[in-house]
Amino acid sequence: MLRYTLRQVEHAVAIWDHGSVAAASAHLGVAQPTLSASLAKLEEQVGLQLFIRHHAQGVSPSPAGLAFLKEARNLLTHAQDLQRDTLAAGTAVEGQLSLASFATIAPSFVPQLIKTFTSLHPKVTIRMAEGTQDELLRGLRGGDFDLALLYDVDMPEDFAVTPLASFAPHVLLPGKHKLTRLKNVPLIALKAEPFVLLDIAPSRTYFTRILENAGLAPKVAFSSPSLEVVRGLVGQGLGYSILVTRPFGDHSYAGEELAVRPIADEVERGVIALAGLRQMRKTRLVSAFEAHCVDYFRTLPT
Amino acid sequence: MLRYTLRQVEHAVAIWDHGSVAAASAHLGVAQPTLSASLAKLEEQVGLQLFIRHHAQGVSPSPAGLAFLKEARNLLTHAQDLQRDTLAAGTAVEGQLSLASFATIAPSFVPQLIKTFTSLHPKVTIRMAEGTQDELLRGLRGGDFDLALLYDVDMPEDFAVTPLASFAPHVLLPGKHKLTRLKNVPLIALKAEPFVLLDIAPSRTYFTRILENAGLAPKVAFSSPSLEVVRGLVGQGLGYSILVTRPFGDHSYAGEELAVRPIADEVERGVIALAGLRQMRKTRLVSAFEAHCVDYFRTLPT
DNA sequence: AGCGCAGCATCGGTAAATCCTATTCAACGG
DNA sequence: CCGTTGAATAGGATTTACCGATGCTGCGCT
Repeated sequence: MLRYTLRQVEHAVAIWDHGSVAAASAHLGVAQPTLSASLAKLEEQVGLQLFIRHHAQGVSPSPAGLAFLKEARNLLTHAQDLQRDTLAAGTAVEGQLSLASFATIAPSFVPQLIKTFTSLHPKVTIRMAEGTQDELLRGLRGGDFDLALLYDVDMPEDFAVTPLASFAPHVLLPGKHKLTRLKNVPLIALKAEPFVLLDIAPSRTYFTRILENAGLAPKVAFSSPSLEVVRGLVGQGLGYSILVTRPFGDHSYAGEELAVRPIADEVERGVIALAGLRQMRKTRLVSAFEAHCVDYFRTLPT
Repeated sequence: MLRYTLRQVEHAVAIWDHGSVAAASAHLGVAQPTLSASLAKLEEQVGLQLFIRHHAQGVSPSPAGLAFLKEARNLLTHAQDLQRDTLAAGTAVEGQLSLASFATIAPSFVPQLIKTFTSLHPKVTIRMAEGTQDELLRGLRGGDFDLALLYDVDMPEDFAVTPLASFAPHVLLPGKHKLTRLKNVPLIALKAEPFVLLDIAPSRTYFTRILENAGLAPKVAFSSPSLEVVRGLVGQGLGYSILVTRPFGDHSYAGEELAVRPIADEVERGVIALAGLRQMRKTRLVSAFEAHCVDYFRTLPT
């Protein structure tokens, strides 16, 4: 339990600096009796007489008071530094931003976002994390992240979601598959084909919903939580897949040729969004990054 | 102007440590609504949301809040250290004591006082200063010294004076002086002799007063503010002197023989005292040193 | 020597902050 | 669906912070 206040320390140090209660009073813009009382209270609280009173000639620190005042000034500086840093954190675009991203989204956009944002705001550092939708939401709620880049699917009410862009899903086929001769693939054409499912929440339900809406009961031959593994499985001719994320180059990690075809049907698009906790008051930094993301995605082809 | 209080910081850090307002409330011994309000106020003042509220599940720091809290804990520790040190300074016998001494008294007593006191209280350091009576009083008033060891002569009302011991003045004669055959020297016997005056306030007036009270109009042949110079002058046969301070050994610095004789008359004794500013509230250290001085001088022959 | 001035302390009053108890509200777990 | 947990709100009492006005005391000036 602390027995003195920062205000008292502020007053005492000002009195020290100005050599008198009256001078400090004028400088601080508080009444002289206020300072007098504040000092008397502080002396009582710490059990030390800090100043010697000279009638009509100001005050001077006692030996013990001098020791206190030196340390008190350090404390005051410390407190002022903290205030300055904190006000800056609230109002300036600087400091650290904790950004999380859904694993399959991250490689396509996050490096560019970080690059463009930090070159606009050099005093910002961005800490990255990746995870499943679940982990992202948990992390946002737990205060581990400021923002998360994810698919706007099944978002609970307590998140503030800013849609950034929507992308049409595509069909991924082995390079030599017979359907590759089509420019657009109607989903019904895949009815008999084995399906390779990207098995991460919420993608799993999103992809199966697309197929079911088209009247298919997809035969899930294989599934994996890894985008690259799915592409590898398709590359091996083990089935087709439906994906949103489309890396550069139509080859799997192992080099098998892949074919990407638009879906002929009208289907629900994948909406990439930036999410934050609704109850969180945003710092300037967070708002600025949010605005930057909106800008950035507006420049991209959907 | 600081916009937050140490109390608020104390509360916020406790909430962080305990993971919930309720737990911190129990631990701090303050009501839960008090903490809740205190935290809300702090967040408003610094313009940052520090914690994310989880209904019925406590709170957790936000990313920005975490940065604040880490620094805030440092500040809190700093403030607690200052409080601990200051309370110790007021109540424990430790820290620094600023002691001044009248120049002619210092060599005879101060080293012993410091030695015995610091061996009793090893955590004490003593800073020494010497000066004329005038400088001592000015230093006490200005807060440069805690205490001063001096002669209790002409002490203004605003000093608290603790008499320690009184010493009879003695006559100092050249070793071969004819009066050395007397065991006690009546002052009247010095009537025609040249007088060497130790010329420091207040010693000067004290010595001349002694002679005048005995009906002598002393012929001041030489004077010096230095005790050792006075003894040297007497050693050279240039006159006699009246002194209180009696160094060990009856020789001047230069080696001339000196003779010390008690005064036969009843004369005003020199009173050594410890003085402090009356308005100063004493620390434990100062009181302890004062008591030690009283003890120490009680053991000495007067 | 007296008087004005400078500067700290005290007083009375008001606005604000602090802290309490009691209550409400929202989410989670069984 | 209900009980439990834990934060927020409401209302009220006490304490604190601050102000203006005034008192007090030593210093310097005339």
